[in-house]
Amino acid sequence: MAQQPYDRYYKAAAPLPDYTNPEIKTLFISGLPDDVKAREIHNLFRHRPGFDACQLKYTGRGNQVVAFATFFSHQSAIAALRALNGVKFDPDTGCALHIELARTNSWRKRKPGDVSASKVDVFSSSGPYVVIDNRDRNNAQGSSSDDGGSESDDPSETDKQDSGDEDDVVNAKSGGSAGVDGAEAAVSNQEDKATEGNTQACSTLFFANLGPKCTEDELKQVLSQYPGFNVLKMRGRGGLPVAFADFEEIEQATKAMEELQDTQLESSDRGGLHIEYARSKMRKR
DNA sequence: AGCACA
Repeated sequence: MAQQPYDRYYKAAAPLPDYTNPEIKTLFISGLPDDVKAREIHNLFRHRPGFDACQLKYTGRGNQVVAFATFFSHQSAIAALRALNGVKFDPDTGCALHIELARTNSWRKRKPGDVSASKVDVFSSSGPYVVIDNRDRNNAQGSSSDDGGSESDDPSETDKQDSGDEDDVVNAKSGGSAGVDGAEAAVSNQEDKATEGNTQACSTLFFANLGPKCTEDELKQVLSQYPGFNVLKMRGRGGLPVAFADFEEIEQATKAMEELQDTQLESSDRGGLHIEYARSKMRKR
């Protein structure tokens, strides 16, 4: 009851989040509806370049839910932040995602044989995401919670939250290494056939549906995450900007197009990016 | 749907 006023003071007094700390590869996500599923968070980030793993956390404060998403680099974390921050997550309530750099990175896999970690708040190697439920600890009155009294320090229990797998899990690697490079295997055989519209594959991409206040810097920042990215050029075209991005290789352009298609730039006041192969390759200078 | 630079 009396927590709200404290929260407000806290926020006013807290230092601004440090967006420049290159150590941080983890994003903190709030503004989520309380019925959000870990699978939704995973699907939100799984196409982001450099994405590693995520976790959903029931804070135990009412029905508050937050999430963490960890990337392989600070740069890719920033790119995802910029692309997804402010995106309306639930059209019904209109609540928008609020994303910032986390204060500390999420832990990776538990070291074998190390039992020193007291609770479950570590990534287990069993799946793409993890759920941390603090609700019963703080005696949350909220959503039922079929606890059954298992305070489990057993990581194999972590899939109990949503075993409904309409999620297309492509790579079922067990106890393996990172799960990023395997997933693209099925997508990478389109050297010469067009994948978008009826345009022909080209190592230059055409970007449309940009907001009026989209800047060259913003796009550059996103594109520089992609291997082979060369040059960006923006054109005014009577109001709405469009852009051309040149890559070394067609496959690299294709990869960037597929991963960035429909994503929201922070500057955008409309739908997500629309990307096609350009009709002709950017002339070399 | 909107594709420039030479």
